[in-house]
Amino acid sequence: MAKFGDLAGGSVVEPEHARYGNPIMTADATGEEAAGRRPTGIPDKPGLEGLEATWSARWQADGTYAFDRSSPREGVYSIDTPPPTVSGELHIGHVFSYTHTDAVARFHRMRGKAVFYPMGWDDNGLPTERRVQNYYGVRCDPGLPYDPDFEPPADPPKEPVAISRPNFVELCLQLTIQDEKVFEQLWRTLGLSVDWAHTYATVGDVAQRASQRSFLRMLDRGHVYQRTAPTLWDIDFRTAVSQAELEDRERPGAYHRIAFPRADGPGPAVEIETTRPELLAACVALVAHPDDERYRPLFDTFVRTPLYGARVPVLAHELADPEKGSGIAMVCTFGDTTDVVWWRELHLPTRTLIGRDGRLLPVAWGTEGWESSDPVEAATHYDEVVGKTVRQAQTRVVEQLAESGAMIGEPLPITHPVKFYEKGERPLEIVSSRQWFVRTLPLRDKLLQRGEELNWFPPYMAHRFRTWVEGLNDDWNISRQRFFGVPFPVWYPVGPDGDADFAAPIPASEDQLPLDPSTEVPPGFTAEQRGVPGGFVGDPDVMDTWATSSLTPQIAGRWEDDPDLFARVFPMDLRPQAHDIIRTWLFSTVVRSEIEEGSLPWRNAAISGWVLDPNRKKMSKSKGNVVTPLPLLEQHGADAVRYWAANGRPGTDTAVDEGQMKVGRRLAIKVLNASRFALGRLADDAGQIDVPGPEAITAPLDKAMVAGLAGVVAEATTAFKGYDYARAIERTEAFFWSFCDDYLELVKTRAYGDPAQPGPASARAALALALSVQLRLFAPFLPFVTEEVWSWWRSGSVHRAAWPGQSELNEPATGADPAVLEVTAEVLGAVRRAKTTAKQSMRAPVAVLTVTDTRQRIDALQEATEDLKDAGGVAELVTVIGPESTIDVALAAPD
RNA sequence: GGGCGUUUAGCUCAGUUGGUUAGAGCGCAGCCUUCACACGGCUGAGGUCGGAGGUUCGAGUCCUCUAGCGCCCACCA
Repeated sequence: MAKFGDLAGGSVVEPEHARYGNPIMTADATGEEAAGRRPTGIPDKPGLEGLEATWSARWQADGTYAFDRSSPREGVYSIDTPPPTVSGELHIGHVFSYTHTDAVARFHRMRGKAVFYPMGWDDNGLPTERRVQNYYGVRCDPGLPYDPDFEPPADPPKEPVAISRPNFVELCLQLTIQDEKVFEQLWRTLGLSVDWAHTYATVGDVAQRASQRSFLRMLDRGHVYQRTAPTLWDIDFRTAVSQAELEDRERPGAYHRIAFPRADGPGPAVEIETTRPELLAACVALVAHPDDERYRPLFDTFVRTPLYGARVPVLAHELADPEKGSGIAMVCTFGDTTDVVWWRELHLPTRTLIGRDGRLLPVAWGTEGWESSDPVEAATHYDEVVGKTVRQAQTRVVEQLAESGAMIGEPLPITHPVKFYEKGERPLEIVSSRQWFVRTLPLRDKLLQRGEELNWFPPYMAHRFRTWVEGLNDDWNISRQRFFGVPFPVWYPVGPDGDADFAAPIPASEDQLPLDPSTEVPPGFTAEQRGVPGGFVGDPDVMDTWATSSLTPQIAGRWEDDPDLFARVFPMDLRPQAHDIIRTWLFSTVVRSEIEEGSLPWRNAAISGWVLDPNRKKMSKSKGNVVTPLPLLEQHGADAVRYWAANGRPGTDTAVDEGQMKVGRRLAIKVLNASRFALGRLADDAGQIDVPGPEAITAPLDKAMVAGLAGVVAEATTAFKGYDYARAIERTEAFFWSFCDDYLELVKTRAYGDPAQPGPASARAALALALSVQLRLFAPFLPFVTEEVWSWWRSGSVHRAAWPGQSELNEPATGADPAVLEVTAEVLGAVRRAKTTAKQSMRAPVAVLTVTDTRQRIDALQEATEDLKDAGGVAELVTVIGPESTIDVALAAPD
C-alpha cells in the first residue's frame, strides 16, 4: 500500500507546464500517450452505478491522497480535521461539512500542495461512557479491582454489571473501534480525500500522551492550578461542568415573597423575593444596592431567617438590582452564580445544603455554622425536607412558610432562564468541590488578539469568538468526575491521618506517559503504599473532553512523537468546524496553542452551517428528524449528495434537499454523456484519441468559448482561495450547461469534419481543452464521475492533475470576441423558440433565417455562420444591418 | 438587556466594488422520442427585491428608522 514518498516522482505539474493539465502519475504512461494518442475506454452506455466502490478502492491502492511528508512546510496545506463523535449517530450534517472541507483539500492538492488531511475520531468523554453502559449493560465502579478475564454479558442485563475502571475503559476502546469502522466506510463512500495513514483518536496512547504531557507542562509553568470552590455541578452526571458547556433554558418558576423579621431591634420585617425558597436554610445574608434608599438604614443590621431562626446580616453590593423583585435579595450558598460572587466578595460563611446528588444534606441545627435562635424548631422544620430533591423540598418549604406566616401573598409565576449542562436534564446546582483549572482569564487580551489575527470564513463568525472571550468569567475547569477519559498524571501524598494532601501533587515524569495514576505508582513509591498513611493516592478525576480535543493539531501532527512531521504541518492552514462549537473546540484549541506554542494553531477557520431537516427545523434525536446519510448516498450517489452539500454556502444553515441531490445526479450523468459525445469527436476510426494542441484553436467561435472558460477558471480559483467553494461550483456548473446546450450543438458537425482541415482541427482542440478543464473544475465536487471520465482518455488521476491555470487558456483565447458565441447562441435560441412555438421537432429544417442587428453583432454572427446553419438545420441565412434587433425564422414547409 | 445574521419568483437560493429590461435550480405549463443524454432535451409563464424615509443622474446593492425569523452572549434574586 502506498504511504509516503511513493508519489515522489509524480509531484503535481505546475499549470505553466501543463497541456490540458496533464496528469502527473506517469508510471503507466505509454510512448503513444506521450505523443498525444491514447486508446479510449469510453463505454457505450456510461452510468454512475458502482463508481464509488471502484474508485475509492483504486485511490486507496494507488495512494492518490497520500501525504508527501518530504514536502517543506511552505509546500504543505494542512487541515485540522474535526474528529466526529463516533458513538453518536451518523448524521447528514457530517456529510455536509466534511464535503466542504474535502472540496477545499482537493483544490489545494490540485494546486500542487502536499495536503495533510488526516481523519480523527472523537471517542472521548461522556457520550462514549453512556453508549458503553447501554450497549453492554455495565456500570463503572472505580473501587473494584481489574478483572483480566472479564467478558461483557451477551445481552445487556436489566441490572447493570459493576466493573472496574480499567475494564470499563477496555470496553470503551473496544466499542469505539467498531464505531470507527462504520464511519470510515461512510467517508470512503462519500469520497473524502483523507490520507487514511494519518488517523488519530482522542483516546488511546498518542492522544493521552499528548494530553498528559501538555498538562504536566502547564502545571510546571503555572498555567494550571487546583481550587476547591463552588462549582457548577450536574447532579445526574455527578460531574463538574465548565462555562463553555452551559446553556440557558427558559423554565417556569415563581417569585416567593418572604418576610425576614429583624434580629436586633424593632422595625418591620424585611421582605425579599426568591425563586428558590428551598434554599432558605442556606441563607447567609440579604443584599441590596448601596444607593438604595429603602434599604440603606438596614445595612449592617441583622435579620432572622424564617423557619430556621438563623441570624444573617443585611449588606450592600452593587450587583443587587433595585428593580428586581423587592430590590433586596437573599444570598444562599449557593443558588446561582451571583450568590457565589456575593459570597466571595462579601466574605460570607458557607452553609452547604445541596449534595452532589441534588438532595438536601442533613444539618445539625444549633452547631457551629448552623446557629439558630431555636434549634429545635429549626430541626423540626428541616427534618421534613432533608434527603428530598430540590423540587420536593421546595413544595414543602413553601407550605411551611405559609403556615408560619412568613410567606407574603401567593407565589407569582414567571418564566426565567436557568443554567443547564448542555447535555443535562435537570438544572445545574452549585456544589463545592476540588477541580483543576487552566488560567484562561489572564490570557483574555492575548486571545482576543489571536481572534483578530485568524482569518474567519465567513468573517462575521469572528464576533462569536470575541463575544465569548469577552464574556469569560472564570478560568477553564478541565476536571471531570468521570471514568473514561484522560486521567490527570498526578498523585497526592497521603498524610499520617490518612488524608490526601491535594496541595502537594506529585507529577509524573514525561517519560512515563501515557499513564493511569489509579494503576501506576509515582516515582519513589511502591504499589503497597497506595492509599495508606505515608503513601500516595492517584488523582481520581479525568480531563474534560475539550482538554484533549483542544490538542488535535498536536495529536494529528504527532507533536513530540514525530517532531519532523509536526514542523511540516503546524501551524495548520485550516480549521473547519461548525459554528456551535466556537466557544468550546475553537476557543480551547486557541488557548492550548497559545500556551504551548505562543501562536495561533491555524491561519484560517472555515465555519460551516448546520443541516436542517427538510422542513428547516434543527435536527435532534428527541424530535426523531435526524436524517442518516447512507440511504441518500445509495439512492442518489456520492457525487449527487456532494453536489447538494457544495451548494450550501459557508456558514449558512442548509436544509436537506433531495431535489438538489437529484439535480446533482443529473449533472453527474450529464458529465458522463457530454464527455462521451465530445470524446466521440476526438477518436479516430481505430478508437484512438488524437488531439491537436491548443495552437490549433483558431475558429472565432472556439476562441470565444475558451475565453469564457478562462473567466470561469479565474472566478472559481478566486472563490476557492476565499473558501467559497459554493461559488466555484455554481460558476462551473453554469458554464457547463451552456457549453452543452449551445457550444456542443454548434460545433458537433464541424468537429466531425476532416481532421486535417483548420476548422475541424480547431473544434477538436477546443473540445479537448474544454473537457479537460471542466473535468478538473468539477473534480473537487464530483470526484467519482470526473475520475471516471478522466480514465477514459487520460492517464493518472484527475485529482492529482494540475488545477486549470490561466496559462493553458490565455493563449488559445487570445484575440477572442466573446460576442461570437453570445450572438450565435442567442440566434440559435430564437430558432429553437420558433420550432417550439410551431410544435416542431428541433430537427425541423429552417428555410430562411433572417437576422437583423447592429453591424458589430452581425459581424460576430458571420464568424460562425456555418456552425449556426448546421446546428439549426438552416438552409439559408440572411443578415441585415439595421437599427432594430429582430430574428425571423421561416420554417420549411412540412412534406 | 447587548450583539450577529437573515428577509429577492409557489419553494430553495445567487446577485462580487450602486449602472441598461433583477438571475438560477426545483416545482408548474407546453412542445420534442431512435443520430451523447427519457436518470433526457427544448421553450414558456411567474418577482413593484419585508416596510418607511434618505443619499445619488441612478439603489435589491449605501445610510437612518422599523417589523418578522434565526442564532450568539449576558450576574437567572
